[in-house]
Amino acid sequence: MAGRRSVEVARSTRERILRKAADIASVEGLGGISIGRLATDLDMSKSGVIGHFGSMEELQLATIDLGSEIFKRLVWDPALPEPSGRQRLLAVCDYWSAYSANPPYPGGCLIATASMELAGQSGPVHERLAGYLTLWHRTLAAEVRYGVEHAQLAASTDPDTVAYILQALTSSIKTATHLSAVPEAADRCRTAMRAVLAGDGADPTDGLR
Amino acid sequence: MAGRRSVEVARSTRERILRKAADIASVEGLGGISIGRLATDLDMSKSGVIGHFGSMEELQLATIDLGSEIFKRLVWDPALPEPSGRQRLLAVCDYWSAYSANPPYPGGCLIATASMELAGQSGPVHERLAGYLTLWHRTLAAEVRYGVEHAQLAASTDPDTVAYILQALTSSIKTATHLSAVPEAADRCRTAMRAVLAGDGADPTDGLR
DNA sequence: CCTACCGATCGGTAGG
DNA sequence: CCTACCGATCGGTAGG
Repeated sequence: MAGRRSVEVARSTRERILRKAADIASVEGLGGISIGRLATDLDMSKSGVIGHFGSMEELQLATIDLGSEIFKRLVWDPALPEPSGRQRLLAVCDYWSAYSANPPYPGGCLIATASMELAGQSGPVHERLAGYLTLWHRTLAAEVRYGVEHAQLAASTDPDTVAYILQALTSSIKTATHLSAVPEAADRCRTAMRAVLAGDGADPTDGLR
Repeated sequence: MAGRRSVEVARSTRERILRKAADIASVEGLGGISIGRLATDLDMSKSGVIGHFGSMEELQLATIDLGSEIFKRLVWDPALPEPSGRQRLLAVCDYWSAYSANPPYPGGCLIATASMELAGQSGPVHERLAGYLTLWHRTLAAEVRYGVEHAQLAASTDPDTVAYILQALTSSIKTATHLSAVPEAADRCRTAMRAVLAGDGADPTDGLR
């Protein structure tokens, strides 16, 4: 009825606000989000915007949550049908580099931008992001470990190092493409990722050359 | 005399302002710099701060210049005595990873932070940073090319890909250390870098595994 | 969800 | 280099 409908409307307004906040943050960082600007862009009042969250900090936390959900949906979920280990990792790399090269935000991956911005700061927003990134690193490392244990990757492979390398290669696509005049960054990333996961019995830290 | 002395004083004040601006930007990005905050931190008036630069944009440009100078002094200059090619690249990687793991700023490498922040934006500050990064990428790639031409690195090596990989590995030290609970990031970066430049005749994109 | 408002801070300038 | 000031915008609240 009326109550149900208004709850639904409120939820969709909240989502509209968060999508806009994520778009802004992808370009200028979470610090670029402002209540007044969101209100102007969305044709709302400032109190209408912040009323959904209570404070700027809560809005930033919700933006991080949305960014994490979108990342999971576009990079991890579609790779899940693949068998565990090397094959799943190869699929993750494909979806991940495609996501980074053609991001669902105007300014590139929101998580990558926020990571560099929040790395040196402290507080709840830092902690929230750190939780997601630590989880992702462990997910990747666990997948590598599975590959090693099932002889899909060389026994000398260090799961944490490979997870680190994959993360580094993807998060540099944004800066390389837009700042270092390296438009082919996404291709180079994919080449390097597949070399790391070549699985021809060589040690993964051979694959980078 | 008095004139000379005042010029010198002004220059040293300008440098104090820029050092502080660089420290702030390394933590919060160039957007975190504010004239009022610099004035408070340095016990000056706001007009005393901005008078040295004319505008916020000029202050940010000067901060980028300082960051580039510091990077060159700590990473490139000390590697120059090494012979061109693979040996010089190995030295660059040592200085670079040490600089990234133990940066001369409270918030990590200023250039890395500003790169992610400015990648999606446009304007003079973006252009200034892009110039430095493009130059650095070309410097690295040229050094790799020299190594290939002198049989220090495998003939199949792609200089641009190797330059991309080295840049990616170092710029992720900051986020991995502070957000992904990977305190050994600097070691992993160095391991991967040396693998890329192993020079044992294998293709560099073998080195990553 | 709105209007109307709060104190604080923003970049920048005038005048000295 | 300073004080004093400008209009604009910040996050947030009161009251409806």
